[in-house]
Amino acid sequence: MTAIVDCNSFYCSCERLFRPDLRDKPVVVLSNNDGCIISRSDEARKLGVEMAIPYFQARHIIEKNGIAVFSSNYHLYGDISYRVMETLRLLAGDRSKVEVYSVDEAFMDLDGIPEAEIHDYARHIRATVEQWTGISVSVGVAPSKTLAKLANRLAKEDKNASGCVMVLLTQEEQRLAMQRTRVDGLWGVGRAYAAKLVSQGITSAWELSNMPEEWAHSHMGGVTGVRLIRELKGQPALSMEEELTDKRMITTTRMFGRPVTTIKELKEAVATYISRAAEKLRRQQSAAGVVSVFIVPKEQLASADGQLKSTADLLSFRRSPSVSTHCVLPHPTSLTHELIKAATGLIDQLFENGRTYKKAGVLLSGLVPDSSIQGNLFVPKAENQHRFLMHTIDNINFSMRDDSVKFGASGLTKDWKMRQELRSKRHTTRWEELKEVR
DNA sequence: TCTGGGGTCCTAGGACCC
DNA sequence: TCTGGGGTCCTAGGACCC
Repeated sequence: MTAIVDCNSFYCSCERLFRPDLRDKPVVVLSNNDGCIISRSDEARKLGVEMAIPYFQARHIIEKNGIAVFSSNYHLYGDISYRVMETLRLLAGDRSKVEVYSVDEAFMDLDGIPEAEIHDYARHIRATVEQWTGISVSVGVAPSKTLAKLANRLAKEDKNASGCVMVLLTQEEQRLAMQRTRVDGLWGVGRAYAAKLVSQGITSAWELSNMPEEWAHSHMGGVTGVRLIRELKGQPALSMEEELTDKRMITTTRMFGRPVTTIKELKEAVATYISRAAEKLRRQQSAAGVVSVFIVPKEQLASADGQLKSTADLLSFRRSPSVSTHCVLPHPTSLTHELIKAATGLIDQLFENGRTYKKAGVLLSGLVPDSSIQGNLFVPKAENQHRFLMHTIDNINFSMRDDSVKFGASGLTKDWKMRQELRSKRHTTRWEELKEVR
């Protein structure tokens, strides 16, 4: 059997840890740039705050009800996440039995635990995590990952009845659970597939589980669809991923805090993002062979000929057209200044004078282990000095304050930086922001 | 006025090879 | 009339996840 342990309203729960006055009060957390609502407490949900909608659209409900609002504080969430995951590893007794799936959830391999004890074990996990970290979690258990996710979802839907734990041991329990779940609530079924399924008369997870594999192969993304059907039948088709593997691409993208019109600012932004991406690159000891950048022009309500855009165009803002290009480096590198040079060169190609931009991003790909170029006899000595410099900068930025040391190309004022007006303190990772108790 | 960010996997199709 | 077959590698794009 497999369990999924998922933190309840994770970001809100983290904020509440240091604000006990907000227990049982409505809370929401905003995305970067204070753009969207990305976490909400049960109390906020009951007041009608929807998930993933723009802040300004929910603002009237938030202000009317005095809902507490926070900008996202990833230093804090990352640290609390680590504590939750370490607790799970201790409970499992074997680190390889825990697969960290995202910042707020992990799969656990329960093989070896007698079925009669699984309910108690799941409740024990929940109680221990809450006691040790202060974070409330839900636990779903089933024969496959997809069914475990489904169980977890049902446990969350009615926390009073379930006690935040649901176990689907028998086929009968699994059938009932699938009959209660609509296809759009399944793990692996997004908007596009859900619409397709419903148009063919398949509305519940149970109905989907009874479709032939060949049908899934031709209509739901090939092997992906076949695996989904098998998982619903309780045949594990997705294995536990034990080791943390290196990323295959690294991206950094941000909305600007205000529209940007000059190439100078655009280059500063891209240099800043590349610096961040290069840090991530060096952390996993990789070097990048390809640098891509993209910039997103602010869409105009009227096109150049003065004609108003159609409603469909306006609604598709999420996929606002971006302009992108890439270049292959002469040799893979993890050195920030080389990456900055490549990326700002690409901006020269993309920038159009007179246009306004709202977002930019960089992507490092063609990643190879940095060791493959380390100690290369044919690279000049200066290269090794650069490597040492990077290492030193990373150490300073890690132990001191972010961006204590940075490249001049990143700019000094950064007027374009995102807004984060409501961020809480980094209570657990910065000495100067430690919580004081008198 | 104001709509996040960072990933993954899979497939189709083109280039190229013998 | 009739224009191979099989393999690899790469990229773009679509779908999904939290």
